Amino acid sequence: MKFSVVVVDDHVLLSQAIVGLVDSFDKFKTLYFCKNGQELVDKLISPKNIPDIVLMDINMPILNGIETTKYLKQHFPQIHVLALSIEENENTILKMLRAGAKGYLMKDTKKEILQEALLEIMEKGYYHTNTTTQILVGQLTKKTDQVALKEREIEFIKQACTELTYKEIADVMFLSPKTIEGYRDSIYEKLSIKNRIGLVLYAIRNNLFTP
Amino acid sequence: MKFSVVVVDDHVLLSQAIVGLVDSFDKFKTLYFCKNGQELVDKLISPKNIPDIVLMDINMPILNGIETTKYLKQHFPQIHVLALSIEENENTILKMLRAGAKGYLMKDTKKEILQEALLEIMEKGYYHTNTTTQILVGQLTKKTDQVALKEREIEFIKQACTELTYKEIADVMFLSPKTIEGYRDSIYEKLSIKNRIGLVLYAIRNNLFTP
DNA sequence: AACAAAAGGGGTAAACACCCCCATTTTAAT
DNA sequence: ATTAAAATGGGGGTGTTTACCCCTTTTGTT
Repeated sequence: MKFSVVVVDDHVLLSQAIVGLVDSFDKFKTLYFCKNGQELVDKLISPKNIPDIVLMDINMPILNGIETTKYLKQHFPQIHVLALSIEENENTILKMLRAGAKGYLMKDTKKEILQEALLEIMEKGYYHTNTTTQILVGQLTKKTDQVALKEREIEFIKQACTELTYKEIADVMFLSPKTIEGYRDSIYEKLSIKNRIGLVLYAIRNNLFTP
Repeated sequence: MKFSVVVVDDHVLLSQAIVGLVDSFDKFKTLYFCKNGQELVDKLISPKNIPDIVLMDINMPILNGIETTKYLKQHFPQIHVLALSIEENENTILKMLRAGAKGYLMKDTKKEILQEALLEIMEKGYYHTNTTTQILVGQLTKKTDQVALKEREIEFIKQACTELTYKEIADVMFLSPKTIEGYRDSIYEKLSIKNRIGLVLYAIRNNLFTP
């Protein structure tokens, strides 16, 4: 009996190609593939559609990889999620692992590694490359001042990634310009940045804003 | 006799998967794959490594898809380049086509389309989806004020995508602050932007700067 | 010599960054 | 239940940086 795999990725060509790869492995076969997390969630209603492993992209429209993984962890904890993403920063990888992914494969993975990862996940329940481990360790040694941005601040940051002035941002957020400046000042402090350019770069690097 | 294909992409897993797909097509077989343009250029020194078609990613380290395509157009005009990229903006697609690519496949391509594209390129010499055509047409109707940025201005824009002040940028570029402001003013005019945030966004969207 | 870029400059008002402080509301601890 | 402590929204003032004018000198090309 082969283990069943589902591929969830909005890059159809990549999905289909991965399906081909997986099917070439001895112990694995693909059930189907989805273009986003919502499609997967819909599919899972039928018990025959429940796989052993989900190969999950992170950046997807509608329902992204992180949210989808959280959902699976809650409703289908028996499904192993292996994150498989093209190019992500460390923060995103961490979010994915925190959401419950059992492993993370980066873009420069070889197909042999993919097979190895699938096997190890079925045997041991997890798979971590040296790189992933290094990132995790690096994150631990790094200051744990997990910058906690509030909802309102995040909304402000998004607005700050435009050509609007702070006064205009205050208008669209129905707040006093002074409050906006207050947000800005405390955010600058938290993120150790000096000006709005730094803020924009932070927002982009942390997926608060996509240019 | 099958047509030969080479895959050039820094995403090894994707490359290997594409190789699998291509080999499953009747009329095509892959010769090898490369992780960047430089690798390809090196390979092509040997005549037996010259393929009929190159499936080329755009964003790659060392030698990117656009530069590589330009090189091929000059030195190996008989090789057909089919751009195959994950997610790009219209501008990049255009640059790729201008560099000499015979077609462009987007991320949501199905494998049947890939085969169709390969066939059509060998038969007609080009392949263009409706989407690509639409972009081209849209670009034509759009104002042709192709913003011509000078070398020095581009260098300045890159520096402007940091937390440096203009004075500091002037220092690192060995220019007077006033000259820098002059650059800025003329760029703002050309790009119809109002402040440095707009400049940063432009730079990112046009790959002058990668956050 | 003629002309066009490129580089540099002065001045001004708006926007921004960075201080200080205060009132109310929420949350947490006693 | 009471109180302390955050969190939230707002304000005053100041110096710096930006944005946007209009203008001069230097440099390079033909």
